Amino acid sequence: MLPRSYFARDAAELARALIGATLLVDGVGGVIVETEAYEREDPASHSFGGKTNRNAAMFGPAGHAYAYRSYGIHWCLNAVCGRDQTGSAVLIRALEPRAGLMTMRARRGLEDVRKLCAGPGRLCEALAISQVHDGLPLDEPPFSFQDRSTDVVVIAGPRIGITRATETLWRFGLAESPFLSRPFPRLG
DNA sequence: GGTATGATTGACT
DNA sequence: GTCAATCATACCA
Repeated sequence: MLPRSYFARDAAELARALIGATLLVDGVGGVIVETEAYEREDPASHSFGGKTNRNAAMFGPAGHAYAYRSYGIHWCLNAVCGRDQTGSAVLIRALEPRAGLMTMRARRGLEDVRKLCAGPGRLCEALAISQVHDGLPLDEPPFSFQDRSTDVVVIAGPRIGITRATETLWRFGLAESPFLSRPFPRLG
């Protein structure tokens, strides 16, 4: 189980480190295969404009959750990071489903394992993440993070769905994973 | 008070 | 490839 102090580092560094780690919520989840980094001095970040009611958790201590509603429909889960509560977080974008497959299938109304957690909104539906998780510590139930046990090949690319700072390569993924929300652009 | 926008997804041409 | 769903937030008057 990763302690909350593990999250007290730069967003891009944590986003890369979390690839291959295991995330469970109430025992349901899998291996993190895709993340994105967001920081205060980042025009694409929710924290860019300063602290508001919605992003308050981003400005709280590292190692806590920041959950927000996207497009009025979906939920997205972030791990708050950074060393001095400056508004950094890592968006968890995709999981390789490992635990609670039937529960996730039921919640998603879907059979295809590849699409069960392939996207921030999809994995939140599969893990039943919502408003109630906003601000909760990540090293206590219902959350559980476990470090990866083997080396992995991590690839980077531009973040998805943003209109600003699109040149920053702060999306990270597990190479060759079939569980990514979208493929990474080929290098070169 | 009104209106435009979005760290998305699923359905459809 | 395009587009609507749906609503909290942000921004302007």
